[in-house]
This record gives sequence, C-alpha cells and structure tokens, in this order.
Amino acid sequence: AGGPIIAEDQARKREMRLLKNREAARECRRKKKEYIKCLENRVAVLENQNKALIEELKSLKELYCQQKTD
Amino acid sequence: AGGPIIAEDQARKREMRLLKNREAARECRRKKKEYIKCLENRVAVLENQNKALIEELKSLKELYCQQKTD
Amino acid sequence: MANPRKFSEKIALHTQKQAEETAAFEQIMREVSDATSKVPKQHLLINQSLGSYRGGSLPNVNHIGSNSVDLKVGNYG
Amino acid sequence: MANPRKFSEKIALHTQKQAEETAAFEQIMREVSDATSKVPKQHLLINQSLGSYRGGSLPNVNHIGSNSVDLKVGNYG
DNA sequence: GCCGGCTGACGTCAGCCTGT
DNA sequence: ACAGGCTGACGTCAGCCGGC
Repeated sequence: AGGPIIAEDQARKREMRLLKNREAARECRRKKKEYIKCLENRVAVLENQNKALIEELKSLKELYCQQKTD
Repeated sequence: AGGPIIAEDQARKREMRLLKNREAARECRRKKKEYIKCLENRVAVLENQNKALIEELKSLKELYCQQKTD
Repeated sequence: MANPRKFSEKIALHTQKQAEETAAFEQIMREVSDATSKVPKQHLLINQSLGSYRGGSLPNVNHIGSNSVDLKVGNYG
Repeated sequence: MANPRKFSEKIALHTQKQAEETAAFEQIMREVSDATSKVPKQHLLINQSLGSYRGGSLPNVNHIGSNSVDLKVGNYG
C-alpha cells in the first residue's frame, strides 16, 4: 500500500526542518555574539565620551569661575 | 566476575557528571542573561549621563559667552 | 585580567565602574551647579528659568523585569 | 517596537543611536573649543597649556577581534 | 600531574510573530 | 488557518584554567 511512501515523505520533511533549524540556530548564535560585542563596544565609546565631557566641563567651569572674579 | 560491577560504577560516574554539568549549564545561561541585562542597563545609564553632560555644557558655554561680552 | 571569563566577574567590574562614573558625574554636576548658582558679578538677575531644563524621557531598556538601577539622573538645579 | 526581537534590529538601533550621539558629542566639543579659543576679553594670555589635557587610555574591550569602531575621542584643542 | 568548575558551541524542541 | 523564520531554553560534548 501507500503507507510507507507517506512515511518516507514525512521523514524527509522532518529532516528538512531539522536541517533548516540547524543552520538558523548557527546564524542566531552568531548574531547574538555580535550583539554582545556591539553592546560592549558601545559601553566603551560612551565611557570615553563621558570622561571627555567631564574633563571639558571641569575646564570650562574653571574658566568661568576665573573670569567671574574680574 | 567483577567486570559488570566496574561498568556500573562507570555508568554512575557518567550520570553524575551529566547531572552536574546540566545544573552548571542552567546557572551559566542565567548568569549570561543577567550579564546582557547589565550591559543594556549600563548603556542606558551612560546615555542619560551623556545627554545631561551635553546639556550642562551647552548652558555653561552660553553663560561663559554671555559674560565674555561684558 | 581586564576581561575575565566568569560572568560574575564581568558583572562585578561593570557595576564597580558604573558606581565610580556615577559618583564622578554627580560630583561635577554639583560643582557646576554651585558655580553657576553664585550670581556672576553683582547682576543678581534670575535668568536661570529656561535653558537648564532637564526632562528627557528615560531610555527604558526592557520596561519589565530589567532590574534597572540608577537609570534617571537627578535635577542639580 | 522599541525593543525588537531580532538581533539585527537591535544592532541597527544601537549603531544608529551611537552615530547620533557621537555627532552631538563632536558638535558640542567643537562649539566649546571655538568659544574658549576666542580669548576672554583682550587678555591674550596663553593659559591653555595645562588644564585641557585629554590623554586617557582607552578601555579596550577585547583587544583582539572586537570590531571596535570610534573608540578613541579626538583632540578638540 | 590530574580533576572539577565555567563557559563556548552544537543540535533539538517549543513557542512567538509575520506573511501567505 | 497554516507554514516558515528567529529566538528562548534545554541537554550534551569539548575545551580552558585554577586549585588540589
């Protein structure tokens, strides 16, 4: 009868799904890793900008206070 | 003979390792998730501080320029 | 050493840096606020109403269950 | 909408915000630099040697293979 | 040395959301 | 409704590194 034939089709369908999901999982892990690197790099950039802004604020404050005493 | 007994010990050793590694994997995934949340929260905090510092720098610059014209 | 393997140490390093940077941030904000509160010369004008408005909406990383701490900045007026 | 599921969209949002913030950062730095370069009154003193030193070491996230861009800040003197 | 704790990477299952 | 793409979470294997 046609039973085993249908079973073979379902088996191939399942293997296809597993293969697709396998590759998708690899790409997903890669993207997640890249996202973490993006976050760490963004933290580093914001850190440097914060330090530079604070230093600039200190300098400008000193200039402002010095000029205020004139 | 003592063959099967040794095999049973090795099997229990293996199951013990698998169990330990299972729980370790759960805790590791939890810590990784917490680390990502930490990074995202840190980015948000640095973002707000950056904006506040830029606004403060703008205000102080205007005050400095205004007083410079006296 | 600067980039540990364990996630616990990474979190510890980030929280420590965040605490230090927040302290330096609040300190410089207070210093600038104190310096600008003392009126320049003897003008005595109250021109600080607009121009120093800090009311940005917070980024809101996850909105629920994000364990966010110190997200909003204080008003150093 | 603000917190997409796909990692690609998250990365895109972060890179976009980083570009905007970097532009605003460089702009305000140039403005302050231009405002301070014009000597206050007619004093004409060169007192800008010390006090505006920017030479911090960079955080250095991974030191290898981190694809770090725009990590160092420029010298707006 | 070797052994155990943590983590990187894999494949699989279950679930959400979008487009058809 | 239903199939398909992405991702969250699981268990397993392999590998690194610190402590015994």
